Amino acid sequence: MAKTKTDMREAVMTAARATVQSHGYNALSFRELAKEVGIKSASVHYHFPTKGNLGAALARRYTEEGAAYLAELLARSEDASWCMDRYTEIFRSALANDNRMCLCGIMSAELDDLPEEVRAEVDKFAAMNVGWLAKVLSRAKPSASDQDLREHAMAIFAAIEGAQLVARGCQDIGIYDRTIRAYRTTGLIP
Amino acid sequence: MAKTKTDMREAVMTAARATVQSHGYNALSFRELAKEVGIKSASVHYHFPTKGNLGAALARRYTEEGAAYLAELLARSEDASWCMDRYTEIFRSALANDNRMCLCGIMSAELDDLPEEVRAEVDKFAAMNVGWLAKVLSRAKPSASDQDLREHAMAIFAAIEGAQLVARGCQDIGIYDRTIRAYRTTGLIP
DNA sequence: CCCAACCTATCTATCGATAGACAGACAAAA
DNA sequence: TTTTGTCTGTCTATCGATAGATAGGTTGGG
Repeated sequence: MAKTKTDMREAVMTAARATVQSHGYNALSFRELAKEVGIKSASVHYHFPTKGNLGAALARRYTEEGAAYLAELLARSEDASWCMDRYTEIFRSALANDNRMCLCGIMSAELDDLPEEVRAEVDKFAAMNVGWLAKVLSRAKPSASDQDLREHAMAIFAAIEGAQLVARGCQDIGIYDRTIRAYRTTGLIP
Repeated sequence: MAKTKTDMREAVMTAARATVQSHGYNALSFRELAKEVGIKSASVHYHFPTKGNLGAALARRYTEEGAAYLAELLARSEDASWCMDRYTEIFRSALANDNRMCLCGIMSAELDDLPEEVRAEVDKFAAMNVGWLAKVLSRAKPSASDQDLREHAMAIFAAIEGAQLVARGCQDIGIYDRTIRAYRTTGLIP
């Protein structure tokens, strides 16, 4: 069973995603990527004409997969607290997995080096997360205005990204755990 | 009035700091840096033998200056809320100034590409901030344990770094403002 | 036979780093 | 005072590595 074009695209994207989450968009190299999946760099260009194209595809896929998983959570339980536990666990597992970061979080830090097409996808990821969080929050406080819900949701998203960033910087996942706990204690996270 | 060795070191560090806060450590180039301060890249190596040496010097200086400013705040007012206002304003002004980030925040995202000497300085910056925040918090809740204070302090630090990261990613300083406001509403920030 | 998928080979640009030269400052020796 | 020697800061030139990207050739399954 030979590799189809789609298979190869998938393999490249998987390897690329791991690299970006560990080392950032700038560290993404066509040569290294090619070596990892067993082809040559020119062939990677065959699948993804430019680096910006690859980066945008990565971010888009990342957002899509995240959205699918989150939708599943939302369908499975009415409990806001349970949903938030699963949510914080997503970011935790990235750290636990070789000190990786949220793909869009690490890309945000490299914003000025990103092609416009990648930047747009980073924005979409944030918007998707805020939208989901606002939905979860609306269950916990049904009386709040949409405006308030969105602001609260944005605050939670930013706080979690920050906890991940700082914990990663200190190479100490315990920092993430304690910080999330403090978020719950103060009531930022329901 | 000719430039002294110290003057040149200062000029290089100033330019380098601006570059890192805007584009990250990886984007720091001896050639670009040299061009900005009007010398050649070899001369930059005269002042800073290696890139790691320069990066570590930058982060150390950044922490020192920050610590000095924060100490001044602590001496000027007993009011925790006022101190926190000034604190969040520091990170806000970085964003307002050409969408820059906290030097150590952006370096945290590039952690795997940092020489060990730079990594150590990034850790120190976080520790310094948490220490100061814990001191401010101890004024607002004198009965809390040191352990609780430090965890709360870490949560605030991470949340603010995250707000900056996300606002930068969306290129919208309003996101930072609204997020900080939400932090206060929930009581995360006193 | 064709064309999708991959290849070889190469281009230009940039990176951090080093070697070695040179001009000016300055201090000690004559 | 003049000369001599050393130190400082910068320069030019270059190294090997690596980056993204491209042109054009090879190959194998439908």
